[in-house]
Amino acid sequence: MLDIRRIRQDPETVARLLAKKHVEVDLDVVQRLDAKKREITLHIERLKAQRNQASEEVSQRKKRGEDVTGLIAETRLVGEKIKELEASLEPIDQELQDFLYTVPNTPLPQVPEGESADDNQEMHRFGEVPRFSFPAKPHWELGEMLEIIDFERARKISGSRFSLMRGMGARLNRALINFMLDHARERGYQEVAPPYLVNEASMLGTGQFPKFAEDAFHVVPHDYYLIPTAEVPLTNLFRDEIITGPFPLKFTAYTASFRAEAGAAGRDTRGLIRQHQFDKVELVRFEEPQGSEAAIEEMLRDAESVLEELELPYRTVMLCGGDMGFGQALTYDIEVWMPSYGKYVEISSVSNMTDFQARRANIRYRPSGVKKTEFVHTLNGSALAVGRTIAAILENYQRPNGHVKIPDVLRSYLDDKELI
RNA sequence: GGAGGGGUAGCGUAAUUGGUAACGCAGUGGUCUUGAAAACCACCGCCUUCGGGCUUGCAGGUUCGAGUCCUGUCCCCUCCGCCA
Repeated sequence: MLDIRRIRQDPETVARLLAKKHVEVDLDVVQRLDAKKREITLHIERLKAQRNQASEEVSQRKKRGEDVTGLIAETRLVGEKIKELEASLEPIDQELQDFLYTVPNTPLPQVPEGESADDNQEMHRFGEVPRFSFPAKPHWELGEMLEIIDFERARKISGSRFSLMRGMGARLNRALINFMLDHARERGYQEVAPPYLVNEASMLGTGQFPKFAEDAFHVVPHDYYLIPTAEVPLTNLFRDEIITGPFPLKFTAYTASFRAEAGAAGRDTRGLIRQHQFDKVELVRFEEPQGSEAAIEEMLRDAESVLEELELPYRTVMLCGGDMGFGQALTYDIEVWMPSYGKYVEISSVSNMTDFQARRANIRYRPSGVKKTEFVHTLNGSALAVGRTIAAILENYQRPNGHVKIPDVLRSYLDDKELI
């Protein structure tokens, strides 16, 4: 959520920044509602002051045994007027609130102009793209041949866009989770095992709601939502709290993630790339505002180094305005080389949300030496998406006979085995 | 799921027939001190257009006025049932 005062004071700048995200927002509506709200609120508060004073007087005069029927009747009218005004304020406030919840975050100045992924700015590359002297296979074929991934049975058990892993596949999955969690812990992130089902307030706090409700799985009779990412429970750790630091506060969690993938019909239908359920190790940080720009660089390195240790080729891009998400102020995508796609595929997204989520979720801190509270900055990033990492390992490490070499760094998690 | 009890500042506790949220501890600043402790003083929920407004889990209702009365709801505890 944007600071209403920013819109009030400088709507042109806000509109220009949102235009960079290729979003058009009618800020006149916001300003009109805001002005109306403030006018009515002022009026209500004056009447309340009057009523509070009158009530106090009733109390005093009653103690002295005086007659107060006239004063009470008079004050009743003030109360009725307050009720009237509050009734008129309610729909205005609701409309303003609803509107503000749908306005995206503004991008930081360094975000490149552009409207699609084609306009993203490449930052750097790592590793050599493998060249195979034999016909390389896509990971879904390798996975089925090696009997470590079973798409058909997952379809029977659940439906399309589900998969299951067996034997060395399941072990590789678990090895990656452990490796990634250990890696994050070594870098100072506290491990968390959060709930997978969250309430509506949590989804609103991180920005999934109200705009992207159709992407979430809703557990209807109980009114819970399956988390689309561990970012949701982790960022909501401190919802409605004033945190005392010391900053940065860094957390990591392995969770399954659930996405309806509405609007992705027909895309990435084969393999592990786009599933309704996938495993992911997530990083979340809470920072003082002045620390968030350095923090995202550090966090990017935290994620990139996972791929470097796995010796998987990747490139890092800074997303252009038009390709960025709703709540992000700055986003780096890390894309791993996927031979079956013949291109780099997103495996991690690292973002600075600035104070956007903190305002929605009301997460504040007290800057040292200052009495007033301020909103923290939140950041999040995947380190990494496990299914896509498995796909990348299978494809990049495949041998002519269909077997797959296990990356060195995972061997200790897999009884020192060398091959799958 | 059922029955009972409870939710007041970080923690622990108050508040007359409904009368406008109090106290202790902890914390912060200061005085004193070589320094510290102790003692003493002040501050010690949120917002504010600085007039004031809001705040007893949350949302409503009754009332001039609600921690207190009423309705709904969430959470916690105890017991029972069920359950990995």
